[in-house]
Amino acid sequence: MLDPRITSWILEFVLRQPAEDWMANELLFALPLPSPLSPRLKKILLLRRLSSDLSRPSLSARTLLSLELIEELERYAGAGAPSNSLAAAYAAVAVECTTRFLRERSDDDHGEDFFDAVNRIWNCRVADLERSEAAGLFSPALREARREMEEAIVNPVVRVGLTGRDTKKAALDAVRVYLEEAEKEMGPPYLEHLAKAVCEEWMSSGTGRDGSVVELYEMLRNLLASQGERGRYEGLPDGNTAKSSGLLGFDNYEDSVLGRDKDAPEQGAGKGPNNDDDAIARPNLMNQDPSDLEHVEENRERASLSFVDKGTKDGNPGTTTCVGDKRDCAGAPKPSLMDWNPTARTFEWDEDSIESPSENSPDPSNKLHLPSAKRREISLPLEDNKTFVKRRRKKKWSSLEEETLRKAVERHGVGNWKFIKSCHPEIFKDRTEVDLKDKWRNMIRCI
DNA sequence: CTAGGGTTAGGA
DNA sequence: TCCTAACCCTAG
Repeated sequence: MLDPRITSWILEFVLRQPAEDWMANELLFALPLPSPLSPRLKKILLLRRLSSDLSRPSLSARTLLSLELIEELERYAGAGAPSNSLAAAYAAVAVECTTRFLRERSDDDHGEDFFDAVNRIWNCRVADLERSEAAGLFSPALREARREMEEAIVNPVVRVGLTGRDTKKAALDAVRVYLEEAEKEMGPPYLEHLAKAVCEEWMSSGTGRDGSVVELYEMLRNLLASQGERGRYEGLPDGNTAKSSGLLGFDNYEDSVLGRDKDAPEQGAGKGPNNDDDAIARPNLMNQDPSDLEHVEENRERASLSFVDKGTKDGNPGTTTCVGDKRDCAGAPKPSLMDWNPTARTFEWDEDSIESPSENSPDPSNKLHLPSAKRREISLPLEDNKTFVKRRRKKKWSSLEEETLRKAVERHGVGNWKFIKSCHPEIFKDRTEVDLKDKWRNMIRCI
């Protein structure tokens, strides 16, 4: 078996060539993957995936995931806040992954896919991001984009504006800028430096060489033995530079392989998805399940960092976040004043604010701001110390609410009313989970 | 928090 | 007056 260091160098070299994906895959197929993958190799793989997304060009949840994982890799390597270009690329891709549903909508799609994408990406994914250790990616641009998406939910004028914007080009450009920056920061492949050193050694050693592979290999070994630290090669970033780039170098990788890693976060017993005892052979690295690259470390508690969306591994919409794991999309604190207390039975809605703008405002400009769910207390103490309870005014369910509920039940199942409401806080802002349950009961009665 | 029975508003 | 959707209550 090849020395894992050499395997890593070859992998890095292959992955960073401009060859097409299938060609890189063919080459990779012949090489056993070292285990565990070094952070540097992981990043190179992720950069390659980004590059692949750019060349197709196809930006999807997979692209978002790659960017998130890069941030995570760099963070665990102690690189500090993510670069501006990384954060900018993330924001631009998130916008594109949402607005493309506006461009691509079919005749029978009344925007449900877009609403679903807003929920999936902004209410779930970005909300998770903001609360997690990866909050460095939550840039002002991302915050502004989220505000715009939330407004687009209730304001068709904003949706039209988004549809007319070339968010795809903006996202592709942003990813391209980040890739160029990352490539530059990473420096040339290690193998190139090694080859250069061998050539120099060859040129300087004079006569007496037979040019055989054995001789070359011997020279390589001597070279490694005498100058093993890659920082000594001209042009290679030294250890500090490598650190600042957010990645451990191959030296660190070697330490890791040998169990000498002091800097890396605790890796438990070295077991994890990528930590099989034997090297892993994967037929298609470029399409490898991102979750295989997910864990920079396995044993550290990452309470709020739930990046990897098992449902998005194929990048397909509609099968993502909030599925299965039942995490609360709206998440922890929900200070939104738009949410009303379902148990507040001693309040009544202000007559002026009860109407849905989407149904009753013919002028779209009037829909710019949702009326606040104002309410006033009307509890009237009665003689027997009970409270006078005013019923809420009846409000007919809109087709959007019905359709959202129908799809949500399809996806999350009957009975998860609280969860469904939290996944669509805007659409169901005037409904309680009990309302959702009652509505579903009515809907299935009609069938 | 949910399920299921009860109540009520509003339209036919 | 009846019917139904929306809303309320409460046991588990």
